[in-house]
Amino acid sequence: MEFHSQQAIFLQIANLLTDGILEKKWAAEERIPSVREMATSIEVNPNTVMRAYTFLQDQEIILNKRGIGFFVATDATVRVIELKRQEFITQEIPRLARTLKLLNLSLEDVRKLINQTEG
Amino acid sequence: MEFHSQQAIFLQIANLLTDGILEKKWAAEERIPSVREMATSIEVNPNTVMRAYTFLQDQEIILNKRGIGFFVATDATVRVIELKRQEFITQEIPRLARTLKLLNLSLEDVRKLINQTEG
Amino acid sequence: MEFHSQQAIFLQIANLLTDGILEKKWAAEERIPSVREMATSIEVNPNTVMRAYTFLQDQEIILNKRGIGFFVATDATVRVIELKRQEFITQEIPRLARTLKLLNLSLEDVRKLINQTEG
Amino acid sequence: MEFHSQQAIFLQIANLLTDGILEKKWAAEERIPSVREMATSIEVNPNTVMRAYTFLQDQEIILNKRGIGFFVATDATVRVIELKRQEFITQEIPRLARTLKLLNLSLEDVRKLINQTEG
DNA sequence: GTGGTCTAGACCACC
DNA sequence: GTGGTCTAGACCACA
Repeated sequence: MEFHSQQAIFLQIANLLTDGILEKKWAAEERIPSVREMATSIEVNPNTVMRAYTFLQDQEIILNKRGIGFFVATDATVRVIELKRQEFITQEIPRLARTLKLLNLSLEDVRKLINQTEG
Repeated sequence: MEFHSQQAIFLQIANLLTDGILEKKWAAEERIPSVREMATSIEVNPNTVMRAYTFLQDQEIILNKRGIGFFVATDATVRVIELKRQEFITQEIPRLARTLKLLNLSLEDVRKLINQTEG
Repeated sequence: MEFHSQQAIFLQIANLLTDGILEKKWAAEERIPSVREMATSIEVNPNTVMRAYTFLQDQEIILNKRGIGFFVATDATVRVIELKRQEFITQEIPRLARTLKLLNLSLEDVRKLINQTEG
Repeated sequence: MEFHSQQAIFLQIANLLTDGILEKKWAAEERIPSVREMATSIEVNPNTVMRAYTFLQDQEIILNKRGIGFFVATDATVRVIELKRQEFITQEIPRLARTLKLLNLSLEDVRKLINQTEG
């Protein structure tokens, strides 16, 4: 597993999980890989995985059953979407608006750039 | 002056300057505030301001005349635009594409969100 | 059955039993539910129930008749009260004293809070 | 510095700080000892201190200025009192009420026990 | 100097 | 087996 260095690894792991939840890779109330399993599978220290899990647990996206493991919260999808949406609106949108203005680009230009990137 | 903790302060200062250049707050070849002036006015360690200036100097957006001060480069505007454009294409666009997909949003939704933010 | 995660589940089960004994839910020398019965009824691993039973057996609050089951000890009530009293004096009282001092509350305030909770 | 083993050390450190704030040991907006200073003074690993600080930062009781240190939040006292008060009401009071009932003790008995402990 | 992150490895209570 | 905590030590970006 490859990580980029711009963002803390534990946050990248957290995103891995939230994205997986949105993509229904893990259903609600389903058990996710144990800290140790995840750590070996992505070749990272268990402490780092633990930090990602704790981070998500604080946001009630996953929860822990003592001695059994971590589970996707019942309303995890809703929470994740709400969280990402908030981040998008408060951080991405203002930055985007500002950049478009500064660079004098239209949303049509953005559409083209996105297509180029994906193509 | 308030800084958010998500990004290095020296980068926030650099943005302050590049935005000012695009907004013609400082014209080409004009002198910008000295490191010390800037440091006291925004209440930041002079080393941090120096780092921002050096960062912009490396990209030839500002240049230093020894013993006199820092000046906006002749073609600063062009360079800034190019810099921001590169950042936009390599970082903003991929992130935007991914978020739109995950949250199932269209560019039309983005247009509305931008208008809401500005309105 | 819901457990909070702040305390070990086996201790929560033990409290369930001691409270039941004080409330005369099970009389002295009466048989309490088997480990398996208890485990299925409260949806917990049998090992965990066993640990709670062993814990109480060590304090001679319940006792085991091989092949028959666990029984409330003859003087269980006395022992439970003594146990809880000890815990109360050594743990609850010091914590209470400290909190009252920090929050600048009187015992009269405590009386009101208790009444509110119950009312 | 002595810690008891019933509670995680990082939580005991956090309490050390919140108690210190209530006792005006550190005023609002004042800098608290750096992670390393605290670590050496109480003879604990810096990571453990870091965890306590992060824990308090999450609750906006202390805040961090990049490269400078941690500072007591402006409204830290209010937050701490509210936090402790909530804990007291939701956790201590119900437990106390239950224990008093089970042990058939009055608040007058509690008063005596507190005095004995302190005396 | 400051915090922030990560690794490696250990020990523990608990299920 | 599970998570939870702690230590030791390292490296990094930043002020």
